Amino acid sequence: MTQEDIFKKLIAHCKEYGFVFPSSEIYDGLAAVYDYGQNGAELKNNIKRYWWEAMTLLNDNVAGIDSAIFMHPTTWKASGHVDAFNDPLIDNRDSKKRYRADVLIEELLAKFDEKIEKEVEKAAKRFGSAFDEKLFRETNPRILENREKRGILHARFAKALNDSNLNELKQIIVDYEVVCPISGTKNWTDVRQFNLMFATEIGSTADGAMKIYLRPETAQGIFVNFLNVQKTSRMKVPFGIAQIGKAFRNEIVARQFIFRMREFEQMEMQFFVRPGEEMKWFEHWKQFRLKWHKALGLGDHKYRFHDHDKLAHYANAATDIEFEMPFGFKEVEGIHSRTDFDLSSHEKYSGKNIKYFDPELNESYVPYVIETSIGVDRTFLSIMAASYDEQQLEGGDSRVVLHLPAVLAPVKAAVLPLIKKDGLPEKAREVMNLLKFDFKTVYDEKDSIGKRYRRQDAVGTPFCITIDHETLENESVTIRFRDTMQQERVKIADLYKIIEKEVSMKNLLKKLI
RNA sequence: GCGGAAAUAGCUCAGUUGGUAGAGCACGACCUUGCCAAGGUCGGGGUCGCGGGUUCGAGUCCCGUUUUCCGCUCCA
Repeated sequence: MTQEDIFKKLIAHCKEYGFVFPSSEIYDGLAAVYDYGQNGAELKNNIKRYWWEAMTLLNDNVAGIDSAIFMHPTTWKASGHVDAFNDPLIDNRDSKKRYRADVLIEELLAKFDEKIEKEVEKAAKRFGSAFDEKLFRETNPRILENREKRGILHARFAKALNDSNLNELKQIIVDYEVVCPISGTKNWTDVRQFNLMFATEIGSTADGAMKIYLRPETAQGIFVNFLNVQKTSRMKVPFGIAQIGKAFRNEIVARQFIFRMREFEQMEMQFFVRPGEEMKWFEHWKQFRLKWHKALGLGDHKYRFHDHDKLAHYANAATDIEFEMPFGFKEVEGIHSRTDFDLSSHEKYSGKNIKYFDPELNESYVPYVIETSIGVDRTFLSIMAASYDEQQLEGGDSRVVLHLPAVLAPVKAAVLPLIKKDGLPEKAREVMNLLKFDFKTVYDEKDSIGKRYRRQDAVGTPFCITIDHETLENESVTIRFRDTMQQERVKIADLYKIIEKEVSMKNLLKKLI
C-alpha cells in the first residue's frame, strides 16, 4: 500500500470514528475548513494541555495569556502583514504555472545587474592589473546604458507597487517580454491580488465601520501585551509569553486535509532576551521543543530540523521542526529569531515606548525575541498519522488500531460487561462510576466482546476493563492492553493506579527535564 | 484561480445500448452466544452533489455549478 493510500484511509478513519469532519458537510462542505468531532476534540484538547503545561509549568519564566482575535488594524501594518500578505499573482496559461508578478519583475532587474557585472568581468580580464573598476563602472557606455534601463524599470516597478496597480505590473511583464521558464511562452493571465488576511468590519453603522482583520498569527497579541505582562508579572528578561489560539489565512491553495486550513490553531511562545544573546536562546528553545515532540514516543527518526535559507522579513535565524507525514517531511513547528523587529515596529507605529529597563545592565533596550510557533492541527495530524496501524493478526485476522500516546488518547478506558445479563451491566456501571472522575471512560455492552475490543482499538483507547461473573465474586476484573492485546486479572481497587501510571501528564512532562 | 479525476444509504461500492434505486458492512429492536469483530428474525435510512436541457421517460446523454482529491504558490 502506498503512502497516499494510507493517507486516504487515515482521512476516512478520522471521519468514521468522530475525529475530524468536513465543515458544514450537509451543505457540501467548505473548502479547507474542518470540524473536530467527539474524539478529535478530546485529542486536540490533550495536545494543547501538554503544550501549555510543558511551557508554563516547567518554565517558571513563561506566562500564558489569551488575547483577542480582533486587533487594531495598525497592528498588521506594524507587523508587516498588510504588505507581505498581499501577493500579486500571475498564471502562465500554457504551463499552468503560477508566479508572483513582483518576483518575475525582480528577476528582470537582476538580469540588468548580471549584464553589468559581466561587462566588468570581461574588462577586468582584458586590462589585468591596470584595470580601474570604479572608473570603468562610471564611464563604460554599455554599463551606463544598462544602468539607465534598469533605473527606468525600477522606477516603473516601484510606482506600480506603491499604487497597487495590477494592470501596470502586467504591462511591465508584457513590455519586457517575460517568458515562462517552463512553457517558454508569453501567454499570461491578468495579475490578481491575493490578500491572505480575512477582513471584516467592526461597528454597526456603515459610515462608522472600521475595516479590521482576523489575525493571521497569534504572535502579535503577545507583542502588543509585552509591557502589560512584563509589568504586572514583574518578570525580568529573559522571559516568555505563551498563547494558544485560532488564526486565519485566506490561502490560495489549502490542501492536504487538516495540514493547511483557512482557520487553524497555533500554540506560540515569544521569548524576550537581551540583544546579542538571541542565538544562545534560539539554540535552547530548538532543543527543548524537539524534546517535547520526541517525548510523545512516535519515533525519533520521524523528526528533523530544517534550517531556512531565505528568511522572513522579521527574522535573523529560523528553523523548522519537520515531521514525516504520509506525504513527506513537513513543517509542524517553526522556531524563529525575530530580532527586535516586532517590538520596534510597534513602538514606531504606536508612538509608545516599548523598552525594557534592565536593572542588571542599568540600561533600557528593546528586547530581542525567540519565537516557537507550533500548529495544533498539524501536531494532531502527525500524531494520527504515526498512530494509525492496520495490523495482521495470527489466524488471518486483522485490526485497525491507533497507537496514540496514552496521555493524549480521547478515551482512557472502556468498561465492558462480558454479557448483558446476570447483573454484569450494573456492576460495570459501578466500576465506571469509580473511574469517571479521573479518566474519560466509556461503557459498551453491544455485540460480542471481541468486537467491542476492536471498536476501542480503532479510537486508540489504551485500556479495556471487562466485567465477568468472577467480578461479582471477588471484585476482580480483566484489564486488556490496546497495543499488546494481553489481558491481566486485577482488583477493582487497583484500577486507578494502573491507569494513572500510563495516562499521567506528569510522567510525560518529567521526560522533558 | 488554472488544469486533471471524482461525487449513488453512515462506510465501501454495483447499477447493461436511457425503462419502477441495489448489495455487503454499519445502525436500531428482540432472541441466541459469551474473552478478541461479522449467528437468527424484524426494522430505519437515498428527491443518485445541486440547477438547467434533450426525451414519452435521465442515476445513466448534454450544458452549467458546487464540493472533494491530485499538480502549480505560501506557511503553522
